[in-house]
Amino acid sequence: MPNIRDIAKRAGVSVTTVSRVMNDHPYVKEEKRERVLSAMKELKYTRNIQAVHLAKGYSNMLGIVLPTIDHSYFSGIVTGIAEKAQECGMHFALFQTGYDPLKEKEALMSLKEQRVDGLIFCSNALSDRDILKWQESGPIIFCHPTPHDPCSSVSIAHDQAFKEALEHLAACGHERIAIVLARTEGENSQVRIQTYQEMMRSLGQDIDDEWVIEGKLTIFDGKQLFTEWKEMKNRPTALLITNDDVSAGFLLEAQRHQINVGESPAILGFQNDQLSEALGISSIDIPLKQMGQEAFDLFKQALQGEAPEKRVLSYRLVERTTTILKNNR
Amino acid sequence: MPNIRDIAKRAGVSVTTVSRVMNDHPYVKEEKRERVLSAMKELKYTRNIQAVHLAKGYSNMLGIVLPTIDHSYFSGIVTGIAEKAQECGMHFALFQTGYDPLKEKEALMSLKEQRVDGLIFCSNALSDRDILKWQESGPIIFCHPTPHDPCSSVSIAHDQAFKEALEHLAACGHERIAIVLARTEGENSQVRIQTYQEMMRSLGQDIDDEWVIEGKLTIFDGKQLFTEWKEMKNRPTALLITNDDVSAGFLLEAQRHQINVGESPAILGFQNDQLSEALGISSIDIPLKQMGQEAFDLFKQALQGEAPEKRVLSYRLVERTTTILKNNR
DNA sequence: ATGAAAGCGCTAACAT
DNA sequence: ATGTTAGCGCTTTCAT
Repeated sequence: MPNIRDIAKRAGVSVTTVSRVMNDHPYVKEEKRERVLSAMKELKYTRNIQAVHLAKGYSNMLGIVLPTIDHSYFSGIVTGIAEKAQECGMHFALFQTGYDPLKEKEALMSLKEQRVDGLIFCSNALSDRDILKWQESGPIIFCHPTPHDPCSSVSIAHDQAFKEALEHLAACGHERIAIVLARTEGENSQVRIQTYQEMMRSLGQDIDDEWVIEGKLTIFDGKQLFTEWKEMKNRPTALLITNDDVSAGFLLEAQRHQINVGESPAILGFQNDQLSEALGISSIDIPLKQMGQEAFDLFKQALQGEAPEKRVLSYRLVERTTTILKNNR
Repeated sequence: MPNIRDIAKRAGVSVTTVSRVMNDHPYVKEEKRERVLSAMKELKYTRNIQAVHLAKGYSNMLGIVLPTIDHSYFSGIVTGIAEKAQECGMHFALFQTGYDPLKEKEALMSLKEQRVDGLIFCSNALSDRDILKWQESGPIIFCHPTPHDPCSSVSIAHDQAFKEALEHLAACGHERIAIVLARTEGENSQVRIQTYQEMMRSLGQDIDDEWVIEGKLTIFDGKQLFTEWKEMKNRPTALLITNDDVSAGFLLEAQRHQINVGESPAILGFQNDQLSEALGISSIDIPLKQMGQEAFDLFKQALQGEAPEKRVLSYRLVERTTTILKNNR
């Protein structure tokens, strides 16, 4: 592989001039520029991007941290990030953690080593605060609400959405409501559980321990959830499920058992992807792609030294067939 | 950020010694090693990975080329690759092309620029041959059969699987069979169409132009496919669908129209993911994760200078409810 | 065992 | 406008 010196020699100019040509600097005489360009063509020259990065002090590479790419929630966010990144000619690497804090630490190490210029966390097992300690090495963006920390984040108003979801189920006449959480929530799940408890109190409904269900993420988990639901002694009449792959699994398994979902059990999901639409699942729509795009925006802003910013995106309740309003409003 | 020279100074040794400590070289006196290590700790030193890469001449980074990550087929492969990559401490970047040859070229450029050490193509719009011209810059692995080129690839025996799928539909008593292809196939789709034509000939069945359908990839496409199917004048009684998201969309839309899928129409999918299982779709199982793993294997092999290798993985037909055998075998 | 010094390939400040 | 040169931070050869 020829390097910049070979080109300079061949074109009869200095390396600086070659560098100038490559970086579109002004002050290069047309004639020399041409000589350089044809030398590059003749030798099939390509710059060594690593050398560029070392000299410039950045990597032009973004790290995306997520538990797994094999789930539509995360691939939805990544799609949004990727779109924007591509526009700026920025590349990105994926760090799959499987919710393992050690893997998250490795991603943070990659930031410190300058393998990446910044990180977007789509989900984290480590606490936000622990992660933010690494900010001095580069921008860090979260994809969940971060009310208590000075940092950039983008998300929907999870608590509010969660509350509205519960209210919807209540408006459908349900009092015995269960909630199903993924492991994604981390710090937020406490808030959710609290919101849930308050709502149930206001409905005058005691909560059965079985009604707070955690660790459900996939279609398979959803199928299993249905089975668990069927076997509960104190069966809830409605389930608020924070991920639609799980809702889908639940619904499909119910259908297989000839059980009609809508009146009871009712289910209300979160995410609203193609699948929920195809299955007619009532769901809180989360604009994942937009989240990704704005996360990237925030990242770029941070790179340019702007102050942290928190963006809250709007969500909306999409009523379909798995919840049925009472008293036709 | 302190650099290796700062550490050397602080520890009272040469940079070489520091480098030796970092790279676990022998021939470093225990005492000096300790001094170096504690100097690193005190200054919170981290190596600059870009400098390491420039000096060593590689990037420790793999590029994965795919149309979109937001589809279970591709995220399945990536999951397999990622698993193996993580084991070797190798990182990876995603190149999303949207089937755009120009984007593929950019990925190839990244290989030449040494941003990545190699590329795994999960799908390509450019011809295999065009892509392989870039091999001198680093290993390139394909995830589809490449019988005619000297290169590494891993895949199932697509043609054979396709043929077996058609035979299965024939064994179910179907003669009016349509095929539905994604855009993924590229060069392979010609072969498939040929296989299809032969099979239909042997069934003594003329092919309607409407029976070869291309460009279907998502659940939404599948729903649309159902609508198109319903409106055909010369309606096929079975559809061979090369992607299960499409099958799922078709099935769900059929159910919404109270149409029972199984006898007629029958559908047979490819991929067999959680969704096809949950919906009871008959499908040719493709071991995506394994494909990813082996693709990475081949990549590592190639890095080590081994000769190209083609691996063919086994598939299997999973019969569920959307195809029903005649004459109970 | 240890260190000096010459790379790796590029950028950019400075001089002209 | 163009060139000289000193970096960027690390590895590695060669000498001691």
